Amino acid sequence: MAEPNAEERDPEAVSRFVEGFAAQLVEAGMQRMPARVFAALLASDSGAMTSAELGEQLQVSPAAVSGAVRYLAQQHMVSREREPGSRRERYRVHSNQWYEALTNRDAVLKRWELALRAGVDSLGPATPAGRRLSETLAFFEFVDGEIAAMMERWRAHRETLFGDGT
Amino acid sequence: MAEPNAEERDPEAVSRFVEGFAAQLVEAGMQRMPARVFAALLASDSGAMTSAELGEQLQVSPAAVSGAVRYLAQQHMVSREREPGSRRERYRVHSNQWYEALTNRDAVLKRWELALRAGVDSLGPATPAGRRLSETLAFFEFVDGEIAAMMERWRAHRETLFGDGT
DNA sequence: CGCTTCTTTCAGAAATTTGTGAAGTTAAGG
DNA sequence: CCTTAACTTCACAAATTTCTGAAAGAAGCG
Repeated sequence: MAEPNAEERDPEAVSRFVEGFAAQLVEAGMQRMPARVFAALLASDSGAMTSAELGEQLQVSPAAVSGAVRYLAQQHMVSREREPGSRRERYRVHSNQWYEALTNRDAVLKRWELALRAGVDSLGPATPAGRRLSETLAFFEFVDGEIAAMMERWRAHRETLFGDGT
Repeated sequence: MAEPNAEERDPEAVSRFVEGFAAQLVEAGMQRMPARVFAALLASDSGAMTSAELGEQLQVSPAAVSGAVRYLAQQHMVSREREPGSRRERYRVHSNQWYEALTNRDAVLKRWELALRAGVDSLGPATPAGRRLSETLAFFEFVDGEIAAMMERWRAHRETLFGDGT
């Protein structure tokens, strides 16, 4: 490991992390470009980058950045800021926001639950298959409830780790 | 909704559920064919199907089934059984096993943590980016711990819902 | 042992996804 | 208003992924 220095960022080290972490996100099902953009933002010091900066860091066209950012914003994983002076836009990860968003896979769970309910209904609650689906559904409903509580505990735990992070 | 009857399964209703649920899984990042196979197994009465049955239900070649099943087995989402008599193989979802497996996205978390640690290390723990990555890392470590506890609570909760399901 | 039945592997065709360049749109600043 | 700097959209080319058919590989059964 190189000696990390707060003064100078080694672009290569940054890039290694960005591409490596993005690759993991991709393997978990995220699209490549959003993953790379997100990783780049995570690895930036300010937590925010312009479209141009992202394009240069990742060696991609403005169009690609635009598409990726649109996706990330929809998922609430980044927010857009207009800097007052210019029509230049900055994309930002809020330290917390982002894993809150990751938890917003709630939405995914909700859709799964919907599909399962339809299945139970049409296959019949009393059939073996219906019972299996019911149990699966019950599991997701349970998880839904637990996640909220877990995030609450995380916030508390976070305090003890990092002090009051506004 | 048709009147579900324990005696006769409506193939169309089954198919509707299978394709619908699979679509949701796909949208969440799962590959199409594994998702369809998995959904088909979930919707089967016995919880197990042969390659031929899966092929017919899903209208795909044996090769496609083979590939999907290999993937699902690696993810511990199905298990393979050889029925003693024949060289025919059956693929099964254990009612519990499957969401336990879904929780095995632990493995995913672990890899994320690894990548994040590398990032903290090479960018420097004292840099702003390093601190952001550290916090993210701490979050995942926290979640890791919570998940085990949550599954414990689920098992207990499950008892209260379904009684003792061996 | 060889036949038969099932599964797996593999090369390639088809479909889908992904990223680009170029034109289009919006809004700041003169 | 007009110019200009940015972002976005769109059609298309390239790369990747996905599924198939065919051939090869196991394993029961006669």
